[in-house]
Amino acid sequence: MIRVYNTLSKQKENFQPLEEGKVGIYLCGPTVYDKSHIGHMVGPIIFDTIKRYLSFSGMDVTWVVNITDVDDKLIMKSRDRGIPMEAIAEEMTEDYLKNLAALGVDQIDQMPKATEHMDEIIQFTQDLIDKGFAYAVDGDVFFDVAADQGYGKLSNRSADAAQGAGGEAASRKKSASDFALWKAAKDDEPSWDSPWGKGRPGWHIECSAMSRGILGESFDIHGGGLDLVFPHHENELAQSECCHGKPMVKYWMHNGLMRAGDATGKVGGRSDREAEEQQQATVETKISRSKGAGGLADLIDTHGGERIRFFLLRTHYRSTIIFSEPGLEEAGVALESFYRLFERFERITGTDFYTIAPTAERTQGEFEAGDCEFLKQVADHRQSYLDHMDDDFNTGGATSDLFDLVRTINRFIDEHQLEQAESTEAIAALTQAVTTLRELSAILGVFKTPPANSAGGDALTNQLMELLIALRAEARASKNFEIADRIRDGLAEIGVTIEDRKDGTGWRAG
RNA sequence: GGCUCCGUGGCCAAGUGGCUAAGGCAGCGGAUUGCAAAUCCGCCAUCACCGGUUCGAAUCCGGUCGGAGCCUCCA
Repeated sequence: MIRVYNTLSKQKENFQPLEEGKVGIYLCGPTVYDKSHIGHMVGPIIFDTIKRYLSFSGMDVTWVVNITDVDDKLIMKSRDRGIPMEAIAEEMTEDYLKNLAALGVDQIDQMPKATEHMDEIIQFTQDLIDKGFAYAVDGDVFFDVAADQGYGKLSNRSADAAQGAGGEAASRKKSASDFALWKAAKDDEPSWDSPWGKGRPGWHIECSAMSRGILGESFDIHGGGLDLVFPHHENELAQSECCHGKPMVKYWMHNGLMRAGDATGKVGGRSDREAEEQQQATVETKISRSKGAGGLADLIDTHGGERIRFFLLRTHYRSTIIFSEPGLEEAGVALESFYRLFERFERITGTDFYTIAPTAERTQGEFEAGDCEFLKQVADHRQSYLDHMDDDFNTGGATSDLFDLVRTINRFIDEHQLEQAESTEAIAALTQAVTTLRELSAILGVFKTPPANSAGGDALTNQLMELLIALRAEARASKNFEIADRIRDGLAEIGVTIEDRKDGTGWRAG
């Protein structure tokens, strides 16, 4: 049974979709007024993984991520740069999609844009007015928080504690906590015709309208960053439930936010607190666009999407992730042991790991271990992995099972000396174990394709290396270790590592 | 001030009542190697602090200290 932490009930609940076997997920996506930063990728990566796991568990999942392409900040940006709002939205959406692709997020089914659903947004607003939950004033439309009995239940605050934005609209609101469903257009602002005059949607209404349009009045999972609980999701929930008179979402899921560590990555040390106090005060900062964080494209360039994805998935999605370059580097080192095993497997069996088809469903990947102690261990690791994932998508625990699996497989190869000896039976078991690793890692969305600079280079490099390795082998054969070591040390200086394995000599760059 | 959350080995990070507290990185010792690299084996924590509940707590309750988020745009 899959268990999910629900922000609404503040506890883990058994996951039971509204309709057996079908799951609807809505994740709040970006407002496309600027380039995305790494913090924006946490939600998409975890929900991409969640969808994979639910699909793997036999469910038919529809995952929606919205794009907010009309908003005050977008309008300001448009003025600053002197180009139309749509142009900015288009540019930033493209940037967002590119980043998602680089990080292996490819499970999204629909990405609706607010500007393409204006009719539904206006209709939704009208419905709320008709039902007495909203009122129009001078071209603005506000949600009447006082009319909603349940207001505040998601973020656990009373309506009057939830003081909304003051600003210039405050004078027209009945109550300070009322929020805008529709904003009257000023001057040359982008606008759409509505029953209340020209204007644009408020921040929350698009999600209520688009989720209803695609997933229905009630759906299973609504996700987003923890910072969206209030006011965004609280208001969405209020709009939808007042409009429909039934629960909007069964499980509200919120991912933790990311913070930036300092340059050394040493963050939050517990000893020598006094000595470090001074610098600690400035070490951790929230990552946000308004504070100028950025450079996601650079991060992807230098580290690669897989490393970033793996780094994020090693922490539970509800925890705060402290981002640091050294942390990413470490994730890269950890990934190496997987890549080496894949190469080792290919040398033994001739099968390219990346061509193995991942198992589509969890029951298909089960196997009979018989009296094979090795396969029993593999089955145990697989079960542990599934248990971790069942428990609120504990990807951090699940990755540790992957490492266990790698060690178990390497040990098996060593014990049976599979690199030298032929053993059909052992190789069959090995293949089964590696296929399991393929199955489980595919759920996390990693190891889909070989890493960028894996073994091998261009034709010329390969030929030169072959020659050098042959020369070194001759030197070693005649016990001329001075020459052999000069070759190896010289290569090390230019970043090439030589490995003398039992089955031959290999090399790798970097 | 109100509402949430967190504090596990040098660093990162699972575990939320009960076998010897996962896993990764770093380090140390060993096997292997001509020497290395890779791989394998072994070593390295009583869970911020204090008190309480319990046969039994890192895990529950209270307090103290420290840190974070939201309450204003934010994934």
